Amino acid sequence: MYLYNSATHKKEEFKTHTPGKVQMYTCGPTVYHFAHIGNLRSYIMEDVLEKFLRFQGYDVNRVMNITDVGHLSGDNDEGEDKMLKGARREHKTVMEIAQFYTDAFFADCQKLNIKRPDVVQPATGLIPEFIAMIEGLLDKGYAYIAGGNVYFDTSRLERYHIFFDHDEEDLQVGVREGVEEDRNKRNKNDFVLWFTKSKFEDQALKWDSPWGVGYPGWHIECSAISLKYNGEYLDLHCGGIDNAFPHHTNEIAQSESFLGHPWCGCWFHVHHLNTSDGKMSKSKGEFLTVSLLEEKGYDPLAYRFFCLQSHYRKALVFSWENLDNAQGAYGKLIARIAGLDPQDGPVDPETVAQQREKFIRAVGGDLNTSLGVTALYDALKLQANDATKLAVLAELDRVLGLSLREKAAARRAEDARARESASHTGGITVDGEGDPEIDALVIRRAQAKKEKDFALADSIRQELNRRGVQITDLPGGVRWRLAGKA
RNA sequence: GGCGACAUAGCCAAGUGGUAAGGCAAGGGUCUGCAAAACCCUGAUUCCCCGGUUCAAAUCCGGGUGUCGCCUCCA
Repeated sequence: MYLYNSATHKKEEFKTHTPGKVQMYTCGPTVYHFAHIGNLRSYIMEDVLEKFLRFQGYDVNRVMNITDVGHLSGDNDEGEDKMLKGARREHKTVMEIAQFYTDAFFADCQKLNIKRPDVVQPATGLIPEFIAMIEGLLDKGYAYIAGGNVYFDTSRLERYHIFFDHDEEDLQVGVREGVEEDRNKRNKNDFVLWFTKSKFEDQALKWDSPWGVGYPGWHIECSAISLKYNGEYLDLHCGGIDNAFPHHTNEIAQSESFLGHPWCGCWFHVHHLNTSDGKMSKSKGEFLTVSLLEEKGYDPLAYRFFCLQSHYRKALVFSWENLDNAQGAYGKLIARIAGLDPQDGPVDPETVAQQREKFIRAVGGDLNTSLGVTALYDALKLQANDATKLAVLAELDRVLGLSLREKAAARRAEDARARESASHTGGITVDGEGDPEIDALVIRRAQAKKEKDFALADSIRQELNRRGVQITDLPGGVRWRLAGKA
């Protein structure tokens, strides 16, 4: 497949160090709060990428870190530690917070059909490895000690900036208010590998090290975790675009200096989900979580569908209206699939293979998920029997992860249930949301209709509409839903 | 101030030199007492702007403009 590689600024044919095997690393969440759906966009796109690689026959080893140690503020930031802030806010210990939000993160992932990586490693579990790597960097002269902290010396590198070609002079230090320059640094870009002199008065987690009691810098965890589980050669490193600098840039500096050879072949950066007034964040505007989506009656997979229709390298604007569109389209798609008859066989394996190849070509162009979704509609229009269409859809859904088969089966079962109960209640089934008063009104209207008293029937419907109830006449029954719900 | 990405109908978008896919929304129609649902039909003489190359450009080149992002932790 072809992928845009942020390190070379070009679309390139994706190659692995060991043929057939992909070593993949993903920057995981910082577990001090719930993930918002913008965070989750990255994980959705990375999930599709992973599944697509497996679909093509690659053996993928995917590794993810969990940032659960409080070194999240910048090297020269006086801000409060995020983990500690979270703990204070909720009157819990830092480790309780980390565990709670790690679980919450994976629960969200599950709802979005995001597969759990093969290896998930919390940063606090690998302190000895971080220390060993820092020692290696000191031995090789890539690091120095100043003011109690260990720093990486970027002046030792031939090329430091990888993703953005900055000139050293043009970088602005302390652009934002309240950020002060760290006087211990020899060069503007140097960054901390190990802190013993915490900027935070009350750092909760500390470990002993050759340089004194302290805690690791933010960037070292990803380098060390990847080295341990992916080996010396990484094929694919994923993350949000805002991590390209300085985090990924610093990872490259550390890893390649430590290893003495090129490290990662391809960098995959997902762009942001924005709101109409800019970048989505936890502190600004509505805090959009998966749970909030569910509360408002949205299927989390409708959000996945929304993301898939766009491209990972394009800023996507979130609005409720856009999500409504996606949810509508997703529901229609499911309904069409539910209308297919699984007994209408046999499956034509040649058609399935053809569609599979077509799909690989389409999505293989820089993870073109939009074309991947189009392939679903093409499958529905195929000149083939229903069993074959269903087989094609199931195949494509292995990559897209939209639970097409399960959703369609549920839809079919629901329809069958409605038909079944209709035969027991004199022809009128009410498929509603459990409000007996509204059920009664719905039945009265249906009876009025039977008796051709349309005036009464319409007046009852107007009353129901006034209460926000939408009704749909089905063969043998009536379905009602509160407006705004699927 | 520097750097990066992006710019195609109301929205999400495909397209990598040969005369603008697909989806959602909208409008029209069929069908139902009327609705809804379902099904059918309709949409950019034009791809941010201005130049250039070419028989031919949304696609290539040059120059602008706009939006978002990064330079500080953030997916």
